[in-house]
Amino acid sequence: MKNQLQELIASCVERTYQISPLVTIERTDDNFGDFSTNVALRLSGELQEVAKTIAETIATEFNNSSKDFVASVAGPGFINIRVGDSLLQQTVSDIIEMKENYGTDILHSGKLIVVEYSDPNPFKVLHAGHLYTTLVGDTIARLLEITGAKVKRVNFGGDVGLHVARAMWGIINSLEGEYPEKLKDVAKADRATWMSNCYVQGNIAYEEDEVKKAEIVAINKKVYELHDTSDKSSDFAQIYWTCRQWSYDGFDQVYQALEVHGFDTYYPESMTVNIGKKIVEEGLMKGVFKKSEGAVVYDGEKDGLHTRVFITSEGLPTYETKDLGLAVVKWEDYKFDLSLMITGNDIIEYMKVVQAASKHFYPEITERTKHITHGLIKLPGGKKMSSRKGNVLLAEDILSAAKEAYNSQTSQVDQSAVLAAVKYSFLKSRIGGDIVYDPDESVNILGNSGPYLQYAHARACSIVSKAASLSSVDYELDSSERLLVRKLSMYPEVMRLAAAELMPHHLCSYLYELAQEFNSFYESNRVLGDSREAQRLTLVHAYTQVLKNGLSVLGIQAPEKM
RNA sequence: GCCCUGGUAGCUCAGCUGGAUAGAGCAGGAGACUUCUAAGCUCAAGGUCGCAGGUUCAAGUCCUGCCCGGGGCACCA
Repeated sequence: MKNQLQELIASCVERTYQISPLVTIERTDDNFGDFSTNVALRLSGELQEVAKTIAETIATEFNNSSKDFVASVAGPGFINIRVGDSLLQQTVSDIIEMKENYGTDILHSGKLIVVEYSDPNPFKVLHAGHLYTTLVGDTIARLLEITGAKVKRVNFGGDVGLHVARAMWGIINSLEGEYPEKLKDVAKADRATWMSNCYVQGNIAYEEDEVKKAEIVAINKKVYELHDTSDKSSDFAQIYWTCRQWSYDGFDQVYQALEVHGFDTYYPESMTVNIGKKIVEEGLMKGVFKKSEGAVVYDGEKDGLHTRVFITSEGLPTYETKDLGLAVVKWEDYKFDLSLMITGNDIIEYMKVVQAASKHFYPEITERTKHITHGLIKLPGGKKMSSRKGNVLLAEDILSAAKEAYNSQTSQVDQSAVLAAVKYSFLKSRIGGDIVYDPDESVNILGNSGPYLQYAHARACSIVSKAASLSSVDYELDSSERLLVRKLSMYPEVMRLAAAELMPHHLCSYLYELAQEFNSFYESNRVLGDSREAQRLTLVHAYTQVLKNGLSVLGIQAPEKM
C-alpha cells in the first residue's frame, strides 16, 4: 500500500511539475491521516514557490485521480492521506490470506542466505551470550525466510584450540589417566556438568601451575595432530571424540528446549583450520601477511585497523585463520548471495581485520559477507546473578531465573510463557548495544512482555471460538474498528522494515502496539451478540492471525488458551 | 593514546531515509466496570533528548569539538 501510494504521488508531481523527485511516504498520527508525505516541503526551494501552494496543487491533482485515497494539506505543507475503508479492509483480508508478500520483490526473493549464529565451543557450556545470539539468529533467519530468502543456518565452534586443551586436561585428570572406558561411569544426564567442571579444573591448572600449563600446551598440539592424522582409535582420540560428541548432543538438547530451528550445518574449526592455514601461507609469499616476532601477522594498520596474529610463533593457527578458512568452506558448500555472521560486538574490530585479509584472496566472498553484532547481557543494577559455574552468566541461569520469576508471580508453571518471556525480552531492544535482562520484568504479565502478547492472543481466540461461524460482511468501519484495521494493515510494512534492517525489535514494538490497540478495542466494544458481530468477528480473527504470525517469526508460541 | 559503541522520563527502552505536540512499559498517583479471559482498559503526572557550537524552512535524528559509560587495540577466543 505504501509503495502504491508512493508511485501515485510521484506521478502526480511529474504531471504537474515535470520533475521526478524522491517521494517518501510515512505513517502518520491518526489525527492527521494514515500516511503523509513532505514532498512539497522539499520541492519548495527548487520550485521557488511556497510549500503550501505546491502541496495544494499536488493534493488536488491526487484527489482527481485516485478513488481509494483522500489527500489533504496541513501545517507548513504536509500532504496527509487517508485510506478509503474498502481498500483498508481489502488489505487486511490480503494479509489473512497471505497474499501480501512483504515486499519480496525488493528484498530477498530468490536469494540464498547463509546465517551463522550461536557458535558455542564444544567442551564448554552455553553462556548467556550464546543464548542471545541463538535467539537473535533464529529470528533473523526467519525474517529472511518470510521475505523470500532460502536460508541455511550454520553453526561454527572451536573443537580445537587452547580451550579444548584445557578441557581435555581436566577430563584426563578426572579419569586419572587416558582411560576412555571410564567415560561410561559418567551418567548421561551429568555429562554437560561434568565436562564443564573438567574445563574449570583445566582453566585453574593453566593459570596457577607452570608444570600443568606446559602439559596443557602439549595437549593442544596433540589435539591438532589427532585431526591431521585422522586418529580415531588411540585412547586420547577416543576420549576426545566421545566428549566432542557429548557436547554437540548437549547443544542440540538446549536448542530443542529453546524451540529454535535446528542447524543445517555444524562447522567445527578442525575442518576450516587447514584451509585457513593454506591461505595464510600463500598470503605470506604474496606479501599479504608478514612475519613479525616469529608469528605470521596481518598488518591492518595500513587500513586503519589493528595488526593481528594469524599463526603464532609456536606455529599454531589462531581464530583469525580458522575464520578465514570458514568463509571458503561456506562458499564452497552454498555459493550464497549473502552470508551473515551474528556475534557479540566485542569482536567487531577483530572481524574487520579478518575481512580485510580475506578481501585479498576472495573479494567476491567478502563483499557478500556481513557481520551483525549484538551487545552483552547485563543484569539490572549491576547485581550478580548467582551461577554455579563461577562468575560467568550461563544460558541455563537465565532460563531458570525466568522460570522462577514467572512461577513466583503467577504461581503457575508454563514453559511456553517462560520461553516467550525470555525471547521477547531479548528481542525487543534494538540489537547492537548491551541489554539489561531483568527476569522479573521479562515475565511481568502487566507490561511489554512475551506473556502479555500470548495472553492478548488467547483472549481474542476465546471470542472466535465461541462464535457460531465466520462470515465476511463489509459494513462501513466505525471509528474504533478502523483504528484496529489501520494497525493491522501496517503488518507488511513492519515485516519488510525488520527484514531489511535485520532488526527484530521493529516487529516486537509493532506486535505490542497491535495488542494494545486490540485490548483497547476489546474493552469498549462488544463482539458477540452485537449488531456488528459478523464484521467484528472478521476483524478479531484477522487480528489473531497477524499476532500469531508475528509471534511465530519471533519464535514465540501463540497458545489459544491460557 | 588510537579505534569502535552507547548517552532520550526515577528505572528499562522505542523514535523508520531530518518533519507537525519527543512515545511506550515498569515504579508511583487517580478512575471506571453486573457484559466475549481484569494476566485487561481509561486518565493524570513525569523530559535542558550528555554539553556547546554549526548546517536547514525544520535537528533527538546530519556536521564539528568536548564530557561520561562500555568494548577493542598481536601470539586468548
